[in-house]
Amino acid sequence: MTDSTGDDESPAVGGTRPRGARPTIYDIAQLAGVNPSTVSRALSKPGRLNPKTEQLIREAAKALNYRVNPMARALPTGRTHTLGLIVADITNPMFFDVVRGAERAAAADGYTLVLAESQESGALEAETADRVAPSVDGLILVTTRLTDDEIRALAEQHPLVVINRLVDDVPSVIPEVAPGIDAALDHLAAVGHTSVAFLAGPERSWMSRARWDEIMARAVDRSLNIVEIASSSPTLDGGIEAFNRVRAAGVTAVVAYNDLMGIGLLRASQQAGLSVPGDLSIVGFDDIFGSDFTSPPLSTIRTPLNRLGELAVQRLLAQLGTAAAPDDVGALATEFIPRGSSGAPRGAGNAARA
Amino acid sequence: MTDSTGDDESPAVGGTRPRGARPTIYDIAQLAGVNPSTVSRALSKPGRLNPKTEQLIREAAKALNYRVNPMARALPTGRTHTLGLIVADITNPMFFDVVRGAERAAAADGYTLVLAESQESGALEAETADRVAPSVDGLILVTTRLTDDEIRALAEQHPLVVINRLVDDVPSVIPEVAPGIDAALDHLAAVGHTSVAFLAGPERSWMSRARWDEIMARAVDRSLNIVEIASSSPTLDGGIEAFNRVRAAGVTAVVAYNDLMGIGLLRASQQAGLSVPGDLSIVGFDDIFGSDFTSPPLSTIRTPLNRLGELAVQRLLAQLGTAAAPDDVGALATEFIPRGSSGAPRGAGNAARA
DNA sequence: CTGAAAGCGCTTACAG
DNA sequence: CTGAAAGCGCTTACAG
Repeated sequence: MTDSTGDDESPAVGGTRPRGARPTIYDIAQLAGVNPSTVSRALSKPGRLNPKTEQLIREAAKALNYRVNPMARALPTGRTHTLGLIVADITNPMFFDVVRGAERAAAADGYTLVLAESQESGALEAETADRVAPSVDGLILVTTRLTDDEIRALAEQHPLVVINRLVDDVPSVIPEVAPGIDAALDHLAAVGHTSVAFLAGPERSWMSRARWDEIMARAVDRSLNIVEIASSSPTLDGGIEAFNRVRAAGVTAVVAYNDLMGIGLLRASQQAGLSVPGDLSIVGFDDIFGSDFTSPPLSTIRTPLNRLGELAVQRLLAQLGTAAAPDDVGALATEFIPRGSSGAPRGAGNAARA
Repeated sequence: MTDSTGDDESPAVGGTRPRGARPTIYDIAQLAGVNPSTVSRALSKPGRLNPKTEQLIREAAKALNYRVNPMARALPTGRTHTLGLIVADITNPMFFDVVRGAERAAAADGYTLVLAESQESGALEAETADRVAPSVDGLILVTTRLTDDEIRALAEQHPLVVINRLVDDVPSVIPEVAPGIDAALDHLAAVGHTSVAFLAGPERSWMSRARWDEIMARAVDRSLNIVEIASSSPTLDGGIEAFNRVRAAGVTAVVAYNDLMGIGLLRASQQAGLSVPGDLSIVGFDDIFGSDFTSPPLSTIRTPLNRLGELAVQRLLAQLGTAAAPDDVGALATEFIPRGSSGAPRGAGNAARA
């Protein structure tokens, strides 16, 4: 709230430097009366110098308001302290929570995130990765459209971690789907459902398959009838369009591949005059932002998306030798979040609610 | 889908280079039989050389699978082809749409986005900006907590654009609030409301003030009673907590500072047994992801968040002399999106719906 | 513990 | 149009 014409407050501390030029280690060296290489040592590896010299240099650096030039540092070291996050479709809400976790984990170790979108094309994604790779220390693939082989090829060239997909010989971070699915099926069985559908994601999606495999196995354990229903796309519209097939299947409960599809199905069901959960129970997957905005709010199997991003960064940093390997025992478990969209089917003997 | 042990497919094209080392312009120079400086010219400013030489060099570069080293290029030029996006709170859903627009606009000009969060603290934000600035060509402040003076000081040091806030002498990108507000008030007046509240955002928020000023002026034009109601925070909870104050005001319609607050208010209203829009019409602001997930879906005044991000990047690029100044006539108009949460008040003579 | 020198991979005046 | 040289701001063996 001071006067807005405070131009005379500009940092003229250095004195010797031409206006506008940022101070370098040479300026510090001159001011501190040491060799530039000594300045470099003091600043880049503290504790290796005579404490007095180091102190002197720190003070000179502070007086000049010095900041290291990251590009200049990167050139001889090859390290940019930057991580590339590559996402197929920046529109995917799942991606937002991953970014949050990743950004914070990166910042915690002095790293910064570079964001790139590949616009849903595998070819473009490879190109994007090639473009970004030279300026970052490592890559994280969030919702990749690449084939396993392409991913492996990329991983041979650069430090890399994949999120939400398992690829042989490539470090990856995936959630444990079992706990959340277990709890969700327990809940559905407990309130009286006997016949459940899985509304699948894209045919070639690794994660959709992983979820289906687990759901099928666990449903069988509980003597629930289970059926997989194909969808047109893993979006709101995909959920809406699947409504007829879901009805035709005659199930009383659906687990959707993701929340967006769950919400679409919820909307279509209500539009058709069905009561949710009375006529149809709906459970989503992931617990994305907004999944509890619906009425009734969407029950969902939460994926620890933040943690996924966080862990991916930590694994990458460990690969780079920058940080210790993270220790993540059981930290990636999914969790069932019961909300209003799932409950007892109409006319079930047991009207209990989880 | 080939054999996963395809190790002999590794790019051994160069031949002379040590394994793992990336080719440089010196390798190209040698292969093409020219001086490295000529290679540099051919690659960095096409069209300035003898077409034959240039062609020769391009082929050599391609044969070696050469990619320029961005850090090495940045050192002499001072240009990183990178833009820093600084956001106070990465959790703010408004930010996501802005990022989308920004990322695409940046990519269109060969720029890449660096993401940094300042964790909602003004002090940390200044520090974050200082940390990021040296490695980017310019800065975009998305949801800044800095004071006008701090922003001006930053803008003197670095190319910078602020989004959603007007600061003297600093380039900024803000939406036109009038069109959307006009249409929303037209709608409310048309269906029979006579008394409306604005549920305000943070006291010191520039944008909340801008919206309120406009709403007040336009309400008066229409002889609508208008009142501003303070809130605790611009979030879902802030909307929920404001419910009692809204009821006490005796209004039949509310325009919320943002969608999150609108959704919170909607939830609290329904919880209290009110019918929306019968007992209370609610209009949000921004049209964030998920604002149409509610039942009824939230009417809202859409802010062109994508365009905001896109334009901010274009303005910044223009400032850097990289791109022509964008031409954005009327492109940032807000727009009223009527959905289910607003309509005729119970017992109003006119039950029309916009 | 610290200095002097070479080098990271580019770009860009300066000559010719 | 192209070569030869210097320089961008650091880091890091190599000596001492």
